[in-house]
Amino acid sequence: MAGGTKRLPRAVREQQMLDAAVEVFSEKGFHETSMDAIAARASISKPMLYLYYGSKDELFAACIGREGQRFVEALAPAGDPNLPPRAQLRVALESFLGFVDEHRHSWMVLYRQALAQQAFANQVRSSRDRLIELTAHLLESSTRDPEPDMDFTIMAVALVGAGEAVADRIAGGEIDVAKAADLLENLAWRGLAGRRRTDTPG
Amino acid sequence: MAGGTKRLPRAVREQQMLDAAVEVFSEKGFHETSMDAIAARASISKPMLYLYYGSKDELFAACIGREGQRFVEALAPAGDPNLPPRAQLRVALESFLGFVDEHRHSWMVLYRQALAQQAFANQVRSSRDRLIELTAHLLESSTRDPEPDMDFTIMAVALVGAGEAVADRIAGGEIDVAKAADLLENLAWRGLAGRRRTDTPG
Amino acid sequence: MAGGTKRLPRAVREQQMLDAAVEVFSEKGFHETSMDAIAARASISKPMLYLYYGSKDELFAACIGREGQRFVEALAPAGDPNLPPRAQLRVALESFLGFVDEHRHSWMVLYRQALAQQAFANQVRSSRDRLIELTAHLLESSTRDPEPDMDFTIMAVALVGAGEAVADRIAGGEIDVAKAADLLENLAWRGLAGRRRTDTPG
Amino acid sequence: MAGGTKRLPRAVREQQMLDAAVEVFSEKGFHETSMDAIAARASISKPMLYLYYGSKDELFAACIGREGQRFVEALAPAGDPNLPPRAQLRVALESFLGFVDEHRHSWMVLYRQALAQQAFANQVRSSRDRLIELTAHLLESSTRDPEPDMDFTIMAVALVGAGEAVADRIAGGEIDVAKAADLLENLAWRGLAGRRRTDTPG
DNA sequence: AATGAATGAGTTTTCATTCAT
DNA sequence: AATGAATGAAAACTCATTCAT
Repeated sequence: MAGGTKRLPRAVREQQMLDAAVEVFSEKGFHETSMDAIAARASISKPMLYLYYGSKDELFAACIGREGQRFVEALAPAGDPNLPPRAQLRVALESFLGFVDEHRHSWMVLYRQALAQQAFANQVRSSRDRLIELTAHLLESSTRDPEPDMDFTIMAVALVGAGEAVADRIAGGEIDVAKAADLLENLAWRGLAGRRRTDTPG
Repeated sequence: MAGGTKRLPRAVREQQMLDAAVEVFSEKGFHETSMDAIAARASISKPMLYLYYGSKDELFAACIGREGQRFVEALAPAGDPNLPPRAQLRVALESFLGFVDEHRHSWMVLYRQALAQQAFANQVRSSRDRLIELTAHLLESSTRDPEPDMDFTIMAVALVGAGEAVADRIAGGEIDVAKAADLLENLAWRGLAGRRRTDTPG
Repeated sequence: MAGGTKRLPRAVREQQMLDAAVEVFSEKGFHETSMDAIAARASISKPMLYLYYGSKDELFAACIGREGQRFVEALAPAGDPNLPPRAQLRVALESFLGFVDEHRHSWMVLYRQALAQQAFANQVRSSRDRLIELTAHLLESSTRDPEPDMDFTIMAVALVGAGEAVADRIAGGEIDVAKAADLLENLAWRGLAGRRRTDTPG
Repeated sequence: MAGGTKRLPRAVREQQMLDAAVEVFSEKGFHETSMDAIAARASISKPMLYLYYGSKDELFAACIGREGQRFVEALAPAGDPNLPPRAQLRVALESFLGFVDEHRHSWMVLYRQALAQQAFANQVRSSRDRLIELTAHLLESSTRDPEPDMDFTIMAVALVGAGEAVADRIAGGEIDVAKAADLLENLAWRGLAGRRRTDTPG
C-alpha cells in the first residue's frame, strides 16, 4: 500500500529496497530480520527482493555498501590537504559524529549489526582499519616531537574506539554532536584531565 | 568423544557445558550456534543441555552470567579504597586488559556477542554503565580543579570505549597488555599527543 | 502423490488441507497426529500447512470450526418456527443423526477428539451446552403440564447424551439413522419401556 | 518430600503410584501427563515407576484396570438376582452415579481419558459393552410385552449414554446423585415427558 | 530397593529461497 | 516487471526410557 505497485525504474526500486532493508536491519538486527519483513516494509514482493539482490546476505552487503559509501562521503571534507592536521581531525570528528547523528540507522547497520555478523565483520573491520590508519597519520603528522616508540596505530585504535562509543550515545540521543566533538578533540590532544573547551585556548 | 562420557556430578557437568557453550558462542555467534553444536562440543547429548539450562536463551544468559562474574572478580583489586585514584585506574586498566588477554572467549561472549543480541544487550549494557559510572567517579576524584561544566560521564564513556577497542586488539593477539595499559593511562591523563611512558614522570 | 501438486488458489488449498486434517485427526487423534502426517495426506509440504494455519492448534481449531459450522447448518431445518415442538425435535434428531451418518470424520473430530483435548474441550462444550439449552426449550414447550420442579436442562443433558451415544453407533455403522431417530424420539416422549413406532400413534 | 523416602513393601508402593497416576492423568489427560509429573506426585523416582510398571502405557492400563475393578465392584449390588429387574436398574443407577460422585478421578480416567486414547479405548469400550448388555437384559426382562422388533441393545446404548452424560455433570458437581438417578429411571420407564418422581406412582 | 544422570528418537516450527504464471 | 504459491533444510525443544551406582 505505502509504496505503490507501479513499475518503477530499476534505480528507484533499488533504493526503495535498501531503505527498507536498512531500516528493518537496524531495528531488529540481522538474524531477527526476515526477508518477508523487508519485502513488506518496502511494499514489494519477496521475489523482487531476490531478483534485485539475490540473497539475504547480498542484500545486507548492499546495505553495508551503500551506507559505508555515504559514511565515507561524509568524511571526505576532512581529507582536505590544505587544512592543518589538527583542523583535519576536528573536521573529521564533526563529520563523523554529525553523520551518526543524522543517520542513526546507517550507524546501527554499519557498525553494530555488521560487526556482529561473522560474515560481514571483516568488510566493516577493514573499513575501520582504514579509518584508523588515517587517524594514525593525522596524529603522527600533528605531533611535534614524536618519540621513536610511539605507536600511533594503537593510539588511533583507542581514539576511534572512543569515537564509536561516543557515537553510540549520539545515536541514542543522549548527547549532542558539538559537545561530543569537543570532548574527543580534547581527549586526543590533552587527555581527559586537561580537558578544555576547544575555543578556549588554555 | 573429546570429553569423557561417564556420569559426572551435576556441578562438574554444568561447568563442562558452560565451557563448551562459551567457546562455540564466541566462535560462531549466538545465532549461528546451534544447541547441537554445543552439545557436540561438550560431548554430551542435547537433552542434557535442556535439562540443565532449559533453553538456548537461558544457556546464553548463564554464559554471560558466569563470564561476567569472572570479569567483575578480575576487576575487584581496582576497588581497593587505600589506593589513590590514579593507581586505582591503573590497576583497573591492567586488570581489565589482563582479563581480556587471558579470557578471549569470555570477552567475545560477554561484549561482542551479548551486545549484538537484542535480548541480552541490556544485561551487558547496564553492567557497562556501572563500569562507566565507576570510571567517571575515578576521573572526577583525581582531577584537581574540575571545571564546572566537565561531564565526567561522557569522558568515561569515551575512555571505556577506547578500552574496549584496545581490548579487542588484545583479544586478537595484536598488542600486549602492558603497552595497551600505558597507552590508555596516558590517554586518560594527558591525551594522545602528550603521551609518556608511565614510569617516566613528566 | 495422491492429490495434484500444482499451484492451486488459496481457497481450494485451504479446503484440501482441512479435508486431510479432519481425516487424520479423526483416525489417529490429536496427539498421535503429526503435522507431517497431515501434510503427507494432503500431498503438500509442511510449511504450507503453517503458512495457511499457523500452528497445529490453529489447524485443529480450524477443523473444529469448519465441521462445527457444517453441523450447525445441518441442524438448521429443525429451527423452523412453523413446526410444532415435537416435529422440531423429530427433525432435529434426524438432522443430527443424518449428519453423523454422512460425516463420520466430522463427528469424530468434533466430538470425540475435541472433547478429549483440554485446549478445545470448552469450545465444543459450549456448543453442546447451547444444543442442550435448545433441547431443554423444546422439551419444555412440548410438555403439557410441566411440574414446577422439572429440570428440563438435566433432561436435555440426558437426551443429548443418549443422542451422542447413539450417534457413535451410527458413526460405527452399527445401526441406521431411522431406527435410531425412532428410538430417541420414543425415549424422549415415552421412555424405553413404552416404546412404539413413531408412525404408530399409541 | 511429601511421600517419604523409606523402603516400602511392594503393595503399598504400587498403590501410591497408582494413586498419583490416576490423579495426574485425570487432571491433565494422558498425553499432557509426563512420567516425571507422576513420579513427582508420587514422591518417588522415575526408575521406580518403570521398575513397577514397565512403561507409560502399562501404567495407564494399570490405572484403568484398578479403577475399572472398583467400578465393577461398586455395581455389584445391582446384580442381586433376588431383586426384581426394575429394582436392579434402580440400584445400578444409584451405584453407578454414586461411584462417579465419590470417585471423580476414577471416572475421568476410566471414561473420558481412556476412551480418547486409541490404545485403550477398546479396553473401556468392551467393559461398556458388557454394561450395555446387562442393561439391555434388565430392560428386556422388565418389559411386559416386548414387541418383536424391539432392539433392547440400542435402547441400552441410549440409556447408558444418557447415564454417562449425567455422570459427567455429577463429576462436575453440577447436580446431585439422587436427582440424577430419578431422572434416569424415569427416562428409562416413562420417557422425559411422562416424568414423575420415582416414589410417586403415577 | 532406589535413584541421579543420561539419551535416542521424534515433534513442532521457522526461514531463505524458488517456481509457475 | 512482478508475484502468489510452494518447499528443503534445519533449528529448538520434549519425553519415554535406560544405565551405573
